[in-house]
Amino acid sequence: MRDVPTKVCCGARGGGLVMRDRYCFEEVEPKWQEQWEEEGLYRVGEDSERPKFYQLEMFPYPSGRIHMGHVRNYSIGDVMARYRRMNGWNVLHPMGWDAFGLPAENAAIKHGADPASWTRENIAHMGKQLRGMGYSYDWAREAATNDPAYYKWTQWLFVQLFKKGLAYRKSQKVNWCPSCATVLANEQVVNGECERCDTPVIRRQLEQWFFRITDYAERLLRNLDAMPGWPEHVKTMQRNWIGRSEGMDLDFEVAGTGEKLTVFTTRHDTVFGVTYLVIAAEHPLVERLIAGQPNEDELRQFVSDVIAQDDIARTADDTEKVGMFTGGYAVNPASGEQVPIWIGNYVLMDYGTGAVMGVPAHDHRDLEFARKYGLSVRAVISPPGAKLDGDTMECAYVEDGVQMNSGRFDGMPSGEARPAMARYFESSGKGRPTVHYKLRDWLISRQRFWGAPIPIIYCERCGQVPVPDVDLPVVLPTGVKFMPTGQSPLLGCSEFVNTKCPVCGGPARRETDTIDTFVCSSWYFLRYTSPGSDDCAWDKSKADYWMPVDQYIGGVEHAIMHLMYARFFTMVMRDLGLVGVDEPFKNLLTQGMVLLGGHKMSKSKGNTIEPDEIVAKYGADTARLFTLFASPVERDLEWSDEGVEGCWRFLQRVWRLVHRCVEGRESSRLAEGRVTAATAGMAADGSAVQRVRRAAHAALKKVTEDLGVRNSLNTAIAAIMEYVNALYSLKDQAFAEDGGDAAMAEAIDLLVVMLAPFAPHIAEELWHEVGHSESVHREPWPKYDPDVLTVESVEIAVQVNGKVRDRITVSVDVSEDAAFEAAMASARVSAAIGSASVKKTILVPGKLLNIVARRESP
RNA sequence: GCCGGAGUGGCGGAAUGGCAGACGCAGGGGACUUAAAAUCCUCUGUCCGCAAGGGCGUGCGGGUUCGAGUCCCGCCUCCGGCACCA
Repeated sequence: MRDVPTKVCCGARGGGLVMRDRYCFEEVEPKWQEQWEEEGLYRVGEDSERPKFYQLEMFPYPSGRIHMGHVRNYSIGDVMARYRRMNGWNVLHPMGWDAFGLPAENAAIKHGADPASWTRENIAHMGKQLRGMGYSYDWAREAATNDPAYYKWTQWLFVQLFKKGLAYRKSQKVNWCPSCATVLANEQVVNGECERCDTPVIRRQLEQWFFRITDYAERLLRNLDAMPGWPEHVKTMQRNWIGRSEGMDLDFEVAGTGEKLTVFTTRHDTVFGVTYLVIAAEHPLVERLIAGQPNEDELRQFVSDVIAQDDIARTADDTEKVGMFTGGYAVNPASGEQVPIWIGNYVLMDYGTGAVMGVPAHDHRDLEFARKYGLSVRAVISPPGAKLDGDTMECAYVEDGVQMNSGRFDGMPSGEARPAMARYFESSGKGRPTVHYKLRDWLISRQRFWGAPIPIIYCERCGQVPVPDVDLPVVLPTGVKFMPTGQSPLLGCSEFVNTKCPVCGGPARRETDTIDTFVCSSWYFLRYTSPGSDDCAWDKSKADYWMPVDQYIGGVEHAIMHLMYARFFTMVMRDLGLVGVDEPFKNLLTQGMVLLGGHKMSKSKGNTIEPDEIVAKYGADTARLFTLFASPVERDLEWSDEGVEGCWRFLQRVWRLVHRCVEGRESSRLAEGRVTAATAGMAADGSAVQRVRRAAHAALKKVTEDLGVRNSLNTAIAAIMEYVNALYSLKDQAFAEDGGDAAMAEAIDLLVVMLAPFAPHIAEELWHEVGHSESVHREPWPKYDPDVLTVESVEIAVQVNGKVRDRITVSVDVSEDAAFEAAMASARVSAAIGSASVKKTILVPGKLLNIVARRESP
């Protein structure tokens, strides 16, 4: 049982206009939730008559219970969905479950249960919690990624990628988390640690499945330029992650062997300044270069040290650059000069060509390295009006300048030398312009149980064979032992592994790795458009109707991984002709975190507030209202129990206001009153009726702009609060005037309608109590009446030299001269001017008059 | 180091270059009450002043402007992301 706050709960039920002490959310909220569900208030279908709006929030992992971050995320989305709906859009607002993943498996291991039922129970519980929040989802479209009916299509999509050559297997050094006992994608490694469990990641050479996202690097990057609906910081993060770098591959010849050693550089204009090359310890030439060297053993030791050190130490801030001379030399393709080839720990094999040219005069790192090992330094670009001396320079010169020591390019500005030298290299075949990306292919295979099996069959005769469509889904077997051993648990399940080749019918083995859960979440927004469809992943015509998602909302922690994978997937789907858009999310909003005591709420820190407790004590509307009001949506929100109380008090205040206005006025209010409300604009100047109407339409204008244009929910709520305050102070006076009932009826209607997107339950209850029979959530969003807001006179500030000295009331269209005259009548203004003479005046209509006065110089 | 974002009362936060501090919280005072809670009204940036009134105030220093929290230049601090990427 919940702990119900004091006082008698509710008064009479059934629409009677009985004044109640208190808004009884315990009764009202479930009542309307059931009612809405029953009448299918939030069900949607395609409708060519109305503009569509696809409102989506990132679906949750069913970890067991919803947390405040969910409440905030989904409350923001719900306000937007409701606002759009009331404005006549056909709104798709679905919810589902990102249900594969490690926690289910780990929980199952810990409790000896099975991940499927653990997940099922969590979904059931969290679904109940979300329903209790009153979110306007079309639950008929609910999807869960662990449902065979869903992952059938995840597997099918994998097969499509495989057939296009976008899914492939290769052996590579990959990131391995020893604690999770599985490989990780590059994106899942944060500071050398597993992003999930913070265990230091180790590198293992393994054969794994990859998606060729690098093929889409350029498109993923370019499209960002045409995505004004995304926050700049997210686009920047993606650009950095993609890491496009334009430059040249230059071929050096290994002296005496005729072998090519290619380096990548963005500064080919400094090539005459190369005094050494450095290659990665893993570089294929290492073996040939060091074999037979007098210090071969020492070199081998160094190489294996670097390879071992590499990953963990490399990410440390202050790892020292170390290197060793291989004994080999390379020929500079520009000058023909021979330079030593070194091995260095700071050169990465998996970026560029795994080899770099050392130009210490013009690169900070190279200079540090050269000074450390006594390598020569040669300046080839001089700064304007200065001379560089390679032997003595202490700081690399990295700017543009004029070429020197550069053969026939001497004297050229480096900006001109670059294209000239590029042409030279290209024509001589010693170099070519290239683009390299930091982005790596996406590693999608996992050695864990709780995921969609990769639908591939290995046949000795036919090789890798995709599972035919008719055999999908490849269902996860039950009763598997899945202790994390570092190998897929499915490996031990012979009924699963052993199968027949779909091509030749011969004996074959199934792939036992499962698919990264990020794959499942890369297309769920498409599945929502065709819930439950059995013969396709989604119906193209429906997807084309709904896509793209018009407003996507989620945490910024998904700025790179999820948001880039989903973009990649959508592009691939488009190339396959399965969907008509290139980009899935038109507008993106990244909401801030929920903090308690300055730190992100988290179970491990123990600083959480349970949504259930708040809902039990104050109701869902209060919980929603607080998370929306306490902070602008994009910024972090500091939890405050007092702030929650404030929102609760506000809703009670609304409740009392509406009841007091309705009490005993059955005859004069409602329809009759509303008709005359339209003519109440005639109300006498300064009357309470006029002020009520102004307050109503001013609030409506503000809330409309804040919701429709600015996504500024906290200020919209503030405007409603202000409006309620105004009604409290005006109502008695207004009721005493002619037309007061009508004006107040209109005012209360507008209040309830404006409140509906934020606090849907109390709004619905009040809406019915003031005499409406349809749902307030079917009510069209009202339009404010500009005529009500027009005023004849206005109070403006009078400034003297920028300082406010007085306020005067003038007509709205007052001339500057007339305003000045009125201002001069003020003793305070004339005192402020004193003996100075007025140089000029500036009138900002409706705001202020500034009088510029200067004392004559003596 | 590089790239973002942010610095405003006791606190969360408002302010298309135009009256800084809306709204909420916390706090003071009052009404109602036998009393308390709840509610309603009211005050609340800071300094000087009995008051009227005035001075000072949006991280710091400059600048543009009749007018700057807002625009420009140079810093400081905090938060987030990337970080040997050649």
